[in-house]
Amino acid sequence: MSEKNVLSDFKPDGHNHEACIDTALATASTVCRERGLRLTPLRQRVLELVWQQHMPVGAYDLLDALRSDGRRADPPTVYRALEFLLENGFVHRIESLNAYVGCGEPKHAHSAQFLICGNCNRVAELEDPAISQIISEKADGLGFRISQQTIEVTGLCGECREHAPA
Amino acid sequence: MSEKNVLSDFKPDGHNHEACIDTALATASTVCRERGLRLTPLRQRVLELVWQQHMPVGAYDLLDALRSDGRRADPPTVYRALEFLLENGFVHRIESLNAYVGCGEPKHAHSAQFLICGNCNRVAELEDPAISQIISEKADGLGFRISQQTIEVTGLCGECREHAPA
DNA sequence: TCGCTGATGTTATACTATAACAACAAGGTG
DNA sequence: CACCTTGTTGTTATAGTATAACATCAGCGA
Repeated sequence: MSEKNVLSDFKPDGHNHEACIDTALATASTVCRERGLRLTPLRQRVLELVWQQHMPVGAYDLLDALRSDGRRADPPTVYRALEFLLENGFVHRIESLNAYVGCGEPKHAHSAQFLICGNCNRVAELEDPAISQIISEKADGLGFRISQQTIEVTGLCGECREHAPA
Repeated sequence: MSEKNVLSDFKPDGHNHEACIDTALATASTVCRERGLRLTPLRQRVLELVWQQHMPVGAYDLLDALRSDGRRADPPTVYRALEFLLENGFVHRIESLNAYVGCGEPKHAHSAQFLICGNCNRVAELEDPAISQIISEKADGLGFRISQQTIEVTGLCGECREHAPA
């Protein structure tokens, strides 16, 4: 039961990361086709860059990467691509880091929770109804109508906890 | 029971806001005396400015306000004051807004949750153990050791929901 | 072909935050 | 009192994040 609500766990160093990227791009392609969205080469490339690691990446890092591609790029280029990817659920924004991370489950809208390791910077994405629901209940009790939940938890992932104890 | 975990509810327009400010400043003064912290005039003034409304305020708004006082001020002035106030629990930072809000209960460290009205911008601060605990449990289950929780919920407060329905 | 729409290019600027060093104030110690 | 230490504030400069505004271009349907 413990894994059921984990959309994306902390990935070990040795995992097949090419597969992660491929899956993310394939899913995005499928979803865009289904919804009539245009996954342009730029948007696809930015999504691929976001998925280069399982950790949040800053907009200006993406910008540098686009320039490394040889492409002329300025801030609006990457921010507009991110806007598209955010709106359609392909990436999430980590507010506490001003950074962006690939979404582990872009096929449906969801309220996610993030565990962010302060040591290795990797991120796990949860979609735990119990968390969302209790927050919704408390908000309801105060007459508050929720439109968005931002839940970001920082700390140490299991691996880093072992290597950097106490 | 519904009010028990609310450190600071949405304040109606007509409330005695002078009392809010006075209480916040008096509490800060007491806490600083107890802990051997120096609540300098600058820090006290920044805290007072943060408490001018029950909504998050940006660092540069505080900077402008300090300048309106006739004080010479530059960004580090306000950021250092905020750093002191944050470290010692007198204000909270709202990550999703890059803004700061007075803490409703600075006498003890706590993990707070914020409800942020997107219409009137007012903020309610909760300290709900049920929310903290369920997140802690889920994190524990993944081997994650929490150091900080950022929980910011945006939506419409009860009052705005009535006036701007649907 | 024309005109519409959405995407991208391009320039400029706004907003948020910190680094680094100087000056100063207060308290302790010789 | 002189001196030093520590913490706070002053000051200049710069880093980092994001958007406004307008130009251009590509694709598609009338």
